[in-house]
Amino acid sequence: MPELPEVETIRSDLSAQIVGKKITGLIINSPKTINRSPATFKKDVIGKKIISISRLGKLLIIELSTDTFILIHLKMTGQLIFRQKNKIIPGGHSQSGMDIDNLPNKHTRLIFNFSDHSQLFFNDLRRFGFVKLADQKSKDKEKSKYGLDVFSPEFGLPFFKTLIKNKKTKLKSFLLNQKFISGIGNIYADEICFASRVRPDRPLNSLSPSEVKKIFSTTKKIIKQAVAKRGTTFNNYRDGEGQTGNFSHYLKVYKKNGQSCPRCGSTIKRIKISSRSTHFCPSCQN
DNA sequence: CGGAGTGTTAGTCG
DNA sequence: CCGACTAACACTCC
Repeated sequence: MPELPEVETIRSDLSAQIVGKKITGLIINSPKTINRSPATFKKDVIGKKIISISRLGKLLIIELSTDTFILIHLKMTGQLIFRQKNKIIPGGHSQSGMDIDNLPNKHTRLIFNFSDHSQLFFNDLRRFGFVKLADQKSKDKEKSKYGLDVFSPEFGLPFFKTLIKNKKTKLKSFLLNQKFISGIGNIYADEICFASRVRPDRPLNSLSPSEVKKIFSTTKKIIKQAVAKRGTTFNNYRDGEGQTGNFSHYLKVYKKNGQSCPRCGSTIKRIKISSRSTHFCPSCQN
């Protein structure tokens, strides 16, 4: 699930809760989630303080004191859930089988304990996600695998045009490729194509300059809106103020196959593009 | 019960 | 460089 808007929601919520706290304990239920032996991982993390949490695309970067970083990728089903006394702040995909009121549960892979007795749970049903220990150097190396974040100041139209130039990839495959732009996943790729009125299977070299411009501006717009709504899949989200947010009410085509297009009324179609489900309107996307 | 489908990504092969 | 396909894993849904 989590794409840029969801990960950003998690990042900011989590920042408010754990920055400044000291890690006093770590429980590792799933050694294959981490990139060290459990003993080494614990030794390098316990006793350190959380300095900051940043993000590149869908990758979370937790900075600890003294040249130590924890890189977290939630992949399909990862969740980070913060718990302190009666306060539970879930970040991630809510689905059955992931009972956040009853922690730890069978999908809990890691538990961080903090000095004030609050806890951070890393849950991951399918175990695709990772929690990696890194120093500055390996952190930078990991980051270099990703293209510019959609919110990066350098991500402007000239940059976007350069990326598109000389490629004949299908538009959607391009938007999904994290090497080019980081943060866009299956849901927002479909929504961006729809908002741009361009078919997701259009080869990049067939796009007109005005279409490229439109795709660029809608990319920023859709992702920005989704962040403002706290992402798409926070159905069970709640915090101390009872705040909720859900971009799913604003989806126009994603999983809407068979339904009528909100723009022109014809029927939304589902196809596969690089083996990903893809939803679009064959009538008003050209 | 069997089979298809699922928000991510890395890797292989042609 | 490109797309097609598979695997990683564990569920839900029909």
